[in-house]
Amino acid sequence: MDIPSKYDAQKAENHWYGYWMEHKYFDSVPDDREPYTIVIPPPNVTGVLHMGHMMNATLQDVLTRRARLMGKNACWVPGMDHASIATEAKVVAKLKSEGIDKSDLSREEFLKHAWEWTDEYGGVILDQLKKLGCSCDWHRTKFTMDDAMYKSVIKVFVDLFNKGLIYRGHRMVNWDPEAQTTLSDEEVIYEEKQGLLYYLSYPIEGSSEKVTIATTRPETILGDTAICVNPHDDRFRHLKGKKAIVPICARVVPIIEDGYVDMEFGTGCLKITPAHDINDKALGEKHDLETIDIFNADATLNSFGLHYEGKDRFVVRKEITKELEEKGFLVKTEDYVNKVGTSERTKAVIEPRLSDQWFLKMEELAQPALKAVLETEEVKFFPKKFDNTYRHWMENIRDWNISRQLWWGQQIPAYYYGDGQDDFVVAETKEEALEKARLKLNGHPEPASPTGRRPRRATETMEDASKKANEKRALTSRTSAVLSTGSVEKPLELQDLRQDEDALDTWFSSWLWPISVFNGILEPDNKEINYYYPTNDLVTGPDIIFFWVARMIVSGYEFRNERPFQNVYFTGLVRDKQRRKMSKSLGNSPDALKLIEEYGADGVRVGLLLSSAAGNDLMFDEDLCQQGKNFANKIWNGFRLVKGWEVGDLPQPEASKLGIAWYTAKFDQTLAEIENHFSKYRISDALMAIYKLVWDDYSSWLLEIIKPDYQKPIDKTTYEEVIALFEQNLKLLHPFMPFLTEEVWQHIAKRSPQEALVVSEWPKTQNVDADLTKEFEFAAEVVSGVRNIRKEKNIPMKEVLELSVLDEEKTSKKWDTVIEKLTNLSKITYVDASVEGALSFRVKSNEYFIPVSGTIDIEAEIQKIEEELKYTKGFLRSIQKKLSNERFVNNAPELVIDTERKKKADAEAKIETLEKSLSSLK
RNA sequence: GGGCAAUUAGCUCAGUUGGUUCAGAGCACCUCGUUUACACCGAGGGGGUCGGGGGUUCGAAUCCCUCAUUGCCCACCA
Repeated sequence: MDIPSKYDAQKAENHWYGYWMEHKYFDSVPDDREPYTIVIPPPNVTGVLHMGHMMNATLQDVLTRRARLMGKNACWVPGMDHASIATEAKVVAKLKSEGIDKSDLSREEFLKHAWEWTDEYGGVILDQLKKLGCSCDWHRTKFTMDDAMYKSVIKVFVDLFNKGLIYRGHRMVNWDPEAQTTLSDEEVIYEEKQGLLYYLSYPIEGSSEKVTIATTRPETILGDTAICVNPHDDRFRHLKGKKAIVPICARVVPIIEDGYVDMEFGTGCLKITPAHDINDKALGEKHDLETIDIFNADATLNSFGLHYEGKDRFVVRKEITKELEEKGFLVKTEDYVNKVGTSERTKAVIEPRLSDQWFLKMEELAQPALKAVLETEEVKFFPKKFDNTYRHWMENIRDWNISRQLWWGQQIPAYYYGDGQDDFVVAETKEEALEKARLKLNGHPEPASPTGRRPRRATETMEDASKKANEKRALTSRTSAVLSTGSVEKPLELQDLRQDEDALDTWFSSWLWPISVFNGILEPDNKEINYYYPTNDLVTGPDIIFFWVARMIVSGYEFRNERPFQNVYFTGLVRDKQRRKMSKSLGNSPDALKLIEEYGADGVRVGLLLSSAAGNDLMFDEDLCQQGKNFANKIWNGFRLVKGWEVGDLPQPEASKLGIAWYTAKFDQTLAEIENHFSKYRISDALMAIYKLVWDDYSSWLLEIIKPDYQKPIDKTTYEEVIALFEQNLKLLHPFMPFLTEEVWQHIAKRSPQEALVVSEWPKTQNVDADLTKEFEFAAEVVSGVRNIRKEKNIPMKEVLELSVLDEEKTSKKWDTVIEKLTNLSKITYVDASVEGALSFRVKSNEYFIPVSGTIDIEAEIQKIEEELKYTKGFLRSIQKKLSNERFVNNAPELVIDTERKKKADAEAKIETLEKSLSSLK
């Protein structure tokens, strides 16, 4: 035989991927077939393939390939995300290593570097997905910064602005001082950190008295604008209306009262720093306090930091503590664990900071999306438990801060023509902006003048306005103030417009992904979007359920008036054996490509899928890939055996005929199970069902049944039938193990490109011949019985045995030929009484005897039977007890009672058999 | 602090409406085997008080209460 005994994965993988690509099997264009669409969760352009991607991609490929086999027009759209903050951080770091500082570059220069970086390093991950076998339509590869994608984002921004859903607000946001940008709440990770609680004493104005407050951040006292106590706190009642003096900066601040203060915590006395704490800000607004921002953008202190100006906040924390101590303001410190917000990307400690940002009102937008998941189930989550998480977030949704102080991303299409708070317009192009600006200034689109208004600090009024707008969802009127001002100096021209410097949050482009990849924003009625949208399945991690999934559902209803996808399959996180999350910093993530090299892409795919029940974390273990590789080899050898047979002009043996019939039934039965698993997205279970079918039923049972004698030919009928069944197996296996199955498929017969496995036909479910599978199960038990006797008595397989049967069960004799072949029997004899001097075993109430040469250990036989008898009697007693319980008989359904009666009868028959053999032995 | 989920064999997990097939699967483990596809294999085997306790029921891994442990999400009292 010239077929090697081991499957060479690498060779097959390179060859067949090329072949598939060459024949464009993965390409999709709209046609008459039913579409099946998946859009990939676009990996970061900065990313490298890790185990999470591998699992996610494998699942998508399984679904896509299966859909393709089912005759659907399968379209898996790949792509990448520009990941503004992560990419910008990498580009900045790279430039820095080359001695270039971002601040020395113009926006255009920086973006040029970013694009160069993208062209050089981007897309690596997509090439790696090809190694895994992913059947994406690569011609459709999209990037969120592509021209059309970019324009889609801008168009959507303008649209939402015109609907009054986007507003500009001066708000407290999460500030990443390292990246010098805003983060959304979702991008902030709270970590427990060991810190100190500082007790500081503040003198009371015009008194020798002092008041002690507790803080974790002593450096922020320079921004204090009040001291707050609980109005019910008797300890501080006498301080009402007095003022305190902030140490070091000697600012005189009011002592206010508010129920917000927890009397139990610390000293019951709270310092208020409205610029640097979200709660303090709220109190500041309520009590009309001054807001003093003491930080620069990089979290060094500004001029309010006095002699600490220019120093980093953490340096200042140390130094100011020392100064406070020296000057007698520090009462004591205590160890204190508090949760500190850090940036998901840069790990920098987040600073709450007031700044001008753009926001998207979410409450109303969220309504259809909420309904779609929880009421109408137009969008279904697998597993369903994520419905709750979704509900909670959606019902408490906050406005989305969509601006980022970054350059890498879609630049916010707001154009300022003056210094006033309202002196801007939002438009898709600068030209349009000019028109709008002129209109806004003059009431007509003719040239007019920019205003000479002074800059105005953002205040609460802006927010109040937006709150009202939020309620009414009315377009905020911003024009009234502008028209009346300014003297005509020169007409407003293009160069007078300044575009907002900020870029949009990355997720503000990815939330359009299922629409924008088909250009459904720019051309809402194009052929592609009409055909492919809504997509079918989304496979992603639960960690981005808010970032991405929820927002896509929102945008789907807002911009298409339709769900973006029907089903969302949430994968688990890939963890290592110690249950640690796989991460680069821990170094516990294996090199994906090395794994593929070692175990083969199919092996890795199987390994990943085998224990990845939806929503459960996957404890990744290389042993699983080994199991996958072993399975590949098993299939390979199953093929090798059959292929090695010589076909002769012979009649079909009865055993082969039966074996084929049984396996056909078993296949149909398993196929039904597999379909059921797929319908519930239980991909792992589907694979396991096929695994057992192929390994146990096909290889261990069927092939052994039909295997011709050594070096003898096989009859043509059996050969052709078993090949046909094997081909059916390959079809079921293909989505999971595409390379191996295609390789074997093409080895079996010469195939034209149209006949490739990748585009063959998924088997259809049939009615299952349940009698056949039941009969076989009985026969298989007899086979096991004989094998057990051989094992116990050390009788080699080579030695031919005889089997006698006391057939109480009246079994079908047709299986005898199968039993004989699998256990090397000369013949099966039917007898009326126990056979003496034979070893015996029982299946149900049948008793089987094997005469053996030499003496039989009668005592051992008796003991064996007595043990079986004891067990069966115990079993019978429990059933009798149940059946004699009147309440059981009266209350239980008829079916259950019948079953118990049947069990009773079976047990009684078995006991009779056992007792008979016992007496004959004695 | 609030919410959700989980706890079943050494490991990873199934177990749908309480009742046939309810105590299962895969891996690992043990024994035997150079049988002519595969040792990346074959045949056979052991292994669980279903987290603890209580309750409902004729009957509970399954429903209820309670405790314990673990994980996740949300909130962020200085």
